[in-house]
Amino acid sequence: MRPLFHPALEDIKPEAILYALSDPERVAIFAKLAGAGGGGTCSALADLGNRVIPKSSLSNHFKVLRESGLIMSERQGVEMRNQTRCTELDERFPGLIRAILTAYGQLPGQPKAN
Amino acid sequence: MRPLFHPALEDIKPEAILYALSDPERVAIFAKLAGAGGGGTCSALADLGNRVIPKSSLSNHFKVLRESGLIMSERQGVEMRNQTRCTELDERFPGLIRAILTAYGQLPGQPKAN
DNA sequence: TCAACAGTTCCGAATTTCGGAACTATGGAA
DNA sequence: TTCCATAGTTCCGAAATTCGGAACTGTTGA
Repeated sequence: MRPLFHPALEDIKPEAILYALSDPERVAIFAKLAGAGGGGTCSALADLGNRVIPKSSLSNHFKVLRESGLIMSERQGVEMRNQTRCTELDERFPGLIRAILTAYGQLPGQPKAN
Repeated sequence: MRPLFHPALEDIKPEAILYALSDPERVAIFAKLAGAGGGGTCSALADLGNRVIPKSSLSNHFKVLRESGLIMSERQGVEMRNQTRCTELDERFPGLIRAILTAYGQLPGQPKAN
């Protein structure tokens, strides 16, 4: 297993962010992670209610989120702890993440807009 | 040529917006249109400096922008007049478009962030 | 040493994107 | 009218991407 790649803050590309968050499943995962404060594991974040996401797809979702710069993942024992990079991101792209989550109606503790 | 489809405001999906704007070429076109006030034609918006975009790709870009709800297109004589739906969009997804254009450093009259 | 678990990688099938060539619609000129 | 030029769309095959099952890797606990 090669080490996980995380882009440096200044290397994060807006197109990668938008692409990553143009998939509702990934948004749901990311929003859940943003809401859940601490680091959720992959499988804990996987339950989106409506569908069983195959492990490999899930792994790929996390990879896309990670490599776009949206999350940080770190192995801790047998599982993976994930956390958002929201604070950093907001410095680089002010208001972006919040506006996106709001658009999806996924901002923690907010009524669904969609 | 079938008539052009434009989604109603309430049918616009955030995922479609993000997907459409996850392509730098489309962003460049959209930003140019947003900057250029009035309705630019397809070919007028096509010149992004760095690359000759094939007509068919260009047509497809406009289709993606149109069907995601980002722009309105209307035939006027031999050409196509396009305009952004920024005002409507900002009502439905407050701050979203601006945050995205800012992230790309494409907000009219702003230094490049990327 | 082994089994179980969390997640990754591999790889073939299905889907999507890209772009050249042919086509369509409109307006102006002869 | 007919013909031509212009602006854009559609078609369709090739290339690239995505999806997901199966096999694999790394870690912990028995």
